[in-house]
Amino acid sequence: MNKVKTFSNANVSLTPQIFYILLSLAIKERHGYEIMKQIEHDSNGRIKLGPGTLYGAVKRMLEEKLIIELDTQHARRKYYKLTEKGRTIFSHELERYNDAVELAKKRSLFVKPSVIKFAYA
Amino acid sequence: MNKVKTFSNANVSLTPQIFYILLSLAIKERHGYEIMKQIEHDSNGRIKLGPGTLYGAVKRMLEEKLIIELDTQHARRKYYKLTEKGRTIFSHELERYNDAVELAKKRSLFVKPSVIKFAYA
DNA sequence: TGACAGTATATCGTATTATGATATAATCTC
DNA sequence: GAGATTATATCATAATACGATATACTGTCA
Repeated sequence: MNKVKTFSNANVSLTPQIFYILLSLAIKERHGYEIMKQIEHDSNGRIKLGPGTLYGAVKRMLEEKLIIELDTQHARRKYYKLTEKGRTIFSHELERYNDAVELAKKRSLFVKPSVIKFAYA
Repeated sequence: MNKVKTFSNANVSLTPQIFYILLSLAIKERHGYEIMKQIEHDSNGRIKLGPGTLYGAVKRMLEEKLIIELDTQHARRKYYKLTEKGRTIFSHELERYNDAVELAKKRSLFVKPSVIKFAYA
């Protein structure tokens, strides 16, 4: 019945996939394939979206007006841009992330990560 | 086919629901209802798990050995405890949260949250 | 020039997860 | 002992993620 569960339900949280799509578009507009690559980079290789996940999510985000499609000359590429609503929701989610980290630190649950990391920087 | 998608696939990330269950058990063992209440507290009211979500998630987490059930005298309550595996996975997810926040700060996307918050502290 | 890797978008079916409704019963408080 | 709260559980459905597959363009380099 409710088609907008993800973005307007009682649970004010996003899936990691949606979060990283918003993050990737927070800097600048991108096309689908570019979003995929950026997410892989931004998540230090943790998140890899296949086309099914990406375009499914993009479709829902368009419906929800979290992003809009830019009308460009490109026939091949479709560029997406964050809306104000999208930016607000991203900001809230980021705050949730930050709150969780702060809480974990307060409870001494946050173990300093190892120096050696993925080669993504 | 693959029954352990959530915790062992290419995408090294957890749903917010699983994350908060792990967080709530990171301090001490708790029973189901207690987990629900703790999550509401820890998430500043953002996440509210109903019984369907909670017990479904708990079942999967038991299967994955992220948590174990304690054998107590309580007939009514079932207590759950984090395993080492569960603690490790939680730690990784926390690092993902932290990395995302740091990245957002570096890109000046992190807006200082308003002082007025929920009455959860 | 033509083969091959990579870029780019899209859809399909299935698996996975979240959720509200519902059920049942114990406990607590007044 | 009535009513609110605590507590666990299952069910059907909705929402989401995912791999597979398809199609076609672009770049390169032999």
